[in-house]
Parts: sequence; structure tokens; C-alpha cells
Amino acid sequence: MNAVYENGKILLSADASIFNLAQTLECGQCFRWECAEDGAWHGVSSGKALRVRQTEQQIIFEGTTEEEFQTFWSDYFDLNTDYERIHKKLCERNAALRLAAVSASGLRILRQEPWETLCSFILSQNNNIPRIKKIIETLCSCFGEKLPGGEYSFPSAEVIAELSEEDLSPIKCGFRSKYLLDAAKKIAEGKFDLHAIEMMPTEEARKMLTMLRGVGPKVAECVLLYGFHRLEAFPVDVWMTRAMTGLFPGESPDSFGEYAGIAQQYIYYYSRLHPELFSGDAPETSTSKEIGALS
DNA sequence: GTCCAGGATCGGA
DNA sequence: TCCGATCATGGA
Repeated sequence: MNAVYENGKILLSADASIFNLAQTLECGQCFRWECAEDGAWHGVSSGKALRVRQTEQQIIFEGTTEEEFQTFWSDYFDLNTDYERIHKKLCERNAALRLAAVSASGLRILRQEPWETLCSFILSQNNNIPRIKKIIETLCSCFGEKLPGGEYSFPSAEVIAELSEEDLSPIKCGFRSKYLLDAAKKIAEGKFDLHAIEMMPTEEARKMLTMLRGVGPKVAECVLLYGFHRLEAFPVDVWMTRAMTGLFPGESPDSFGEYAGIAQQYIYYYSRLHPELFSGDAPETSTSKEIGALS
């Protein structure tokens, strides 16, 4: 993708069918992006704040520099991966996956910071997205560092490791606080090397992550996919279970191949877009008939 | 009041 | 190995 620097902004030529901000930032992979009334998205990652918005032909990045864009945001938004090719490949699998894929063709898997991703998905268990976002926002404003623009960074493992359950009570994360503290202490004390996951085969990385308390199969898959960009990871939550039953009856999650994680995001996005189709007592609609006709 | 949410853990069958 | 209860919290 072609990016030019102009008047303090980065202008990236991109069609929404290839890079769609709303699809990317609202698909449940990240929790620190908010859309303002003017349509611009505001977010923070690795202690850097950004405003970004989408027009007909462009993605416009503001509040960053050319240097920071090239060395950080370009990687964060995974601009060097050819999603057009992957999307096409997944569309060829079958009609059900094509249905999901076309609903989210501009979705990209962000390359998020592993520690923040681990914490976020520990906090996600048995919880809903609006509340997860609220908890993380409060965690950052209470214990993160204030950035020049007034935003807060995500607190490091070392900072959280020094806290008690009582210290964490304002963030109202309930029973998850002990999991958060346990992970922070193990990592801060060097008993768990999160950085080492980067070099591990995915299967070994899975086992390693689930050794942390509060990290089961689902959370581990999310950390692998969103924090370590293992595109073969395939998280299954209650939404995915319903969507799999409806769209891919009898099929195993590991039948989706090397880009299973992206397929999973298409399916997840599609199921959230049409919750009525997978609720069990769905009324008969043209789309549900279409789904029924697939199998 | 009940049910549910990007689940994991625990004890008992 | 499998299954159900339980875990905080808040919105629907």
C-alpha cells in the first residue's frame, strides 16, 4: 500500500474492501479503540497514541510522525501482509466461509503488544465486550503512564506485579484480579518468559500459555493470534460455537488451514453482525434460508 | 428477579 | 475423562 506524508498526516491509499477500519477495530480483537462522533478512531498502543480515519480512497493517520508510522503503526496494522490474497484463498474454501468473508473483507489482524493482549483476554473471560473495554480503560487510567495527549499507556507487568487485589478493586474485574496479578508477578519476576513465546512452535506456545492461571484454551488462542500473529490460531467462544454449528456443522476448527485465525475473524464478525441468525430461535429470513441452503 | 457475556477452575462421578 | 457448579460484575 502506498503511503505519503503530507501536512503532518500520513495518507494511505486503500479501498475499504481491503482495509476497513471499523471491521478491524470492532471485531473483538482489541479493546482500546473508540470511534469519535466525527468518525475518527482514537487509540493507544505501546505507549503511542493515534487518530485514524477512513475516507473513500484513503486511510488517514494523525497524531504520529512519518518515522513512527514507518517503524510502528505500519507493522501494528499489518500493512505488509497481503490480505487480498488470503481473503481470496479463504473464499475458495466453500460457500459458508465465503458468506462470512465477504461481510468482513477489509478486516485485518492487528499485531498487538503481547503483554497487553494477554491481560486483555484474561480479563475477557465470562465477560462482555463493553465491560471488558471499561475495565481496561480504568486499569490504564489508574496504573498506566499519562501520555502528552492525555491518554494513558497500558501498565507494564512490573507495575501490576506490585499491586494487591485491593489496589485493583477500582477496576471491578471481579474474580479475574487474581489471574492478572499472578501473570504479572510471574512475568515481572522472570518465572515466565512471555518474550520466548515468539520463537516457539505454536503447539508448544499453547502449552506454555495455559500454564498461567486463568489462561485456558480460548484465551491462549487469542493471545497467539492477536499478540503473536499466529494466523493458524483459532479461538472459539460462545459466539463462535453457535456460528460453527450454524455454518459449519460437524466441521472441526482445525480444518481451516494456515489462515484459520483470519477465517475465524470473518466468522466471528459475521455472527456478531447477524446475531439473530445464530440465537437458536431465529425467525426465518432470506439470509437464514441462504445459510440453511448451504448445508 | 433472571439471564448472559470473546471462560477457567475445581470437585466429584 | 467428563460434567456441573462456581466465580464478580453490570446491562438487558
